Amino acid sequence: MSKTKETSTNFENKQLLIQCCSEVYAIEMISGQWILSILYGLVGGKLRYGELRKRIPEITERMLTLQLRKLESNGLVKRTVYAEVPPRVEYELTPSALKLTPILKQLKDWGEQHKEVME
Amino acid sequence: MSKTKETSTNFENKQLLIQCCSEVYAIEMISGQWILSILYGLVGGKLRYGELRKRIPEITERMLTLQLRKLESNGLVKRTVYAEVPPRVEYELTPSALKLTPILKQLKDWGEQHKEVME
DNA sequence: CTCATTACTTACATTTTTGTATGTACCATA
DNA sequence: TATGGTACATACAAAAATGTAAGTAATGAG
Repeated sequence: MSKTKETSTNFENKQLLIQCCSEVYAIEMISGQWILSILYGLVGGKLRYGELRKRIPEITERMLTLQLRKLESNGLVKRTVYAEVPPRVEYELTPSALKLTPILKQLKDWGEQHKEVME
Repeated sequence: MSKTKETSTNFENKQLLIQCCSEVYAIEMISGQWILSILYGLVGGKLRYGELRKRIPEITERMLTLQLRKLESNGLVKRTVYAEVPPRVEYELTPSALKLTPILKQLKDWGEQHKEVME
């Protein structure tokens, strides 16, 4: 009982943190081993599942699916299923995700500067 | 043997990804449950360990220490130890971390907009 | 000698994330 | 009937992140 309670309290704290603090919220959305690779894969336009997989050779199907679902439920990626056989599913960035890309560019620039400072 | 090799390969892939891709590098630096809370805690100026802890009531000492070490080794926080008893240790943001804060602000703004889009 | 203060460290447990391997549904084609 | 292509799902395992609880070193105050 106390175990369960503590755990749920921790979880609630985390949720609270994510909700109340928009930076945390934003970073939650772009964190995850493969999220950025997928976002960058889709910057050029919509891609099918298999095409995306080819662009990120190291990713496993399981991880690609999981991360795409996360991106979809977070409103960064739109998923379109065509009722065909074999199935065809296309993924594309949402307008909101497109607005995020210049900020990622800045993060990238900062990262490069910071690397030099650090050497 | 094959286990070990695969594991080390995965790790090397991750390291490679972090090294070659500055966005990933940057996001690695700011990801972690408490990293942002700590950065924001220090935006106002240097703080002692105990003061920082008071500003982030939910954090445990272990986590605060771990994350501060990560921030320090990543060059985002400077740690100064005074040879006193009881010990006094002060933490402050590096110039590089200060340059990061406007980008975090943008992430925050994006997060807020995105929340509204999502509701 | 005992206690308080500060900034930790250490051992261990739990939770979350990521990886591996295999299976599935659909139907057209051979 | 068997095979192939596509986009997954599922069970299980390993690794990484986070949490809990307790201990430590140094020394000045009482």
